[in-house]
Amino acid sequence: MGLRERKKQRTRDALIDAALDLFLSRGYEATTIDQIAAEVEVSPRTFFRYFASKEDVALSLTADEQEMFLAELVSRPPSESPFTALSQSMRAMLGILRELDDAEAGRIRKAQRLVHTTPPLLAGAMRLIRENERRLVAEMARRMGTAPDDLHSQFVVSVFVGIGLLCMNEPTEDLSGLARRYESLLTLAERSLRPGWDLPVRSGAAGPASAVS
Amino acid sequence: MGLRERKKQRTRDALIDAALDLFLSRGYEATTIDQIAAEVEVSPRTFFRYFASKEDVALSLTADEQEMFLAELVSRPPSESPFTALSQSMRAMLGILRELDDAEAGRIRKAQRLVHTTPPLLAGAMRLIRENERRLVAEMARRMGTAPDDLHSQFVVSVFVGIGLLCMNEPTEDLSGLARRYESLLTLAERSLRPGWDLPVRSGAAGPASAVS
DNA sequence: GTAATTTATGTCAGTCGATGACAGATGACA
DNA sequence: TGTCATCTGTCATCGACTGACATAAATTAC
Repeated sequence: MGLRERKKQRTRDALIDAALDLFLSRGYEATTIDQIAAEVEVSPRTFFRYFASKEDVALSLTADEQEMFLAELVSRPPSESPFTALSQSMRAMLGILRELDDAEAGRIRKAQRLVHTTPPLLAGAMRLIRENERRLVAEMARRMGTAPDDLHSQFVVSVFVGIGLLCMNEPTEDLSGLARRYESLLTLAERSLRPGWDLPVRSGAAGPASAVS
Repeated sequence: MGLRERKKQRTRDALIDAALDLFLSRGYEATTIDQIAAEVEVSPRTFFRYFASKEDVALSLTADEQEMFLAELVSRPPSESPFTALSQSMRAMLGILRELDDAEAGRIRKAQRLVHTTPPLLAGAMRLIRENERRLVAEMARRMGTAPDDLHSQFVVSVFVGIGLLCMNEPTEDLSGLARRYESLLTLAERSLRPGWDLPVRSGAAGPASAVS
């Protein structure tokens, strides 16, 4: 890796760290791009060459987590049912987060605390999740052997994403609390859904009775 | 109703109409507040006395629809199960939308076309829905006789909201297409969920087998 | 090692969304 | 009619964000 690339990485990390610290101490809205840039000793213009917006820098770590989740998902064995693959990917990602070095773990925790306590960032995080939903559906459709616009795969992802969003409702600072909340919701989902609900439909096997009326 | 109040209502409507037309013809980002204000012959400052932001005016009709949905929900008979009350409220709201006078219906359709074709507005609409989710949960918890932070009521709302968001995935311009998509998803949900899944839990009645692993 | 090329950064100017403060206009009401 | 509350326009300002251009630094070619 060349010098140029290393330098860029250092600047990027410094910008994220400075932004997180300033956001947490002075507040997200009260912090200006100029202050962040000054802290890292770059011009404000340079900030926007690394991040598309003020929100972007705050959510960069959240976006990283989502990429990790996606990576886990595509590597799940095909033997797992669609919903199981999703929930196992989440467990795997939480496991990875637990085993980070202290520096990185600290940054992740800072970012999580910031996002959870800042309404516009919470909304932004949910927007990120929604944007990734399209990719999740594509992967699920591939697994289930259906078209990406098939309602079934979309529904499976929707239920899972709904659970993920519910995890973010209560501001749970620490990772284990988050994992516990997640498991509670999975248990609830198990009790609510029919066995095999997420398996590709075998034609002619309609449910016995209406569940919602 | 006094003259003053009527004038305000007219200005507000004019701002919405001008904004929708400009957004649709020139594009959302390309349209400035100044252009909207000039069209209605008010000062740009006055625009912000009626709407908190540029996004706000574009989503005002969407917000109105959500209020209608909420109003329907609180008036559903307690005999309906939680999820049934939610889906019937949606049907009722779609019914109301179908019976509007042409002027109002045209505006609604304009707003829907605009939101569906403008990514940041689509994100904003989903943010609105998420913000209202809190109120939905409160109402569901009231129905189910549980605390508002009970996971069960949150899960029921989450499944329903997930379906609502899926309805917005494909840009369905006309109302009947939207209704059809909605019914398809409801049918899918019926097939996927256990009968009585949304009823308040009667203790000691755990599900027979795991549904997701 | 130097020259040529690519790429990152700083500076400058500018647009646009959004807000506070103040003054004037206009409807409400006694 | 006159007082009062409220709505509106004007002005000034901030901060996020962008395009254009020049400079400096790293990479590559010779």
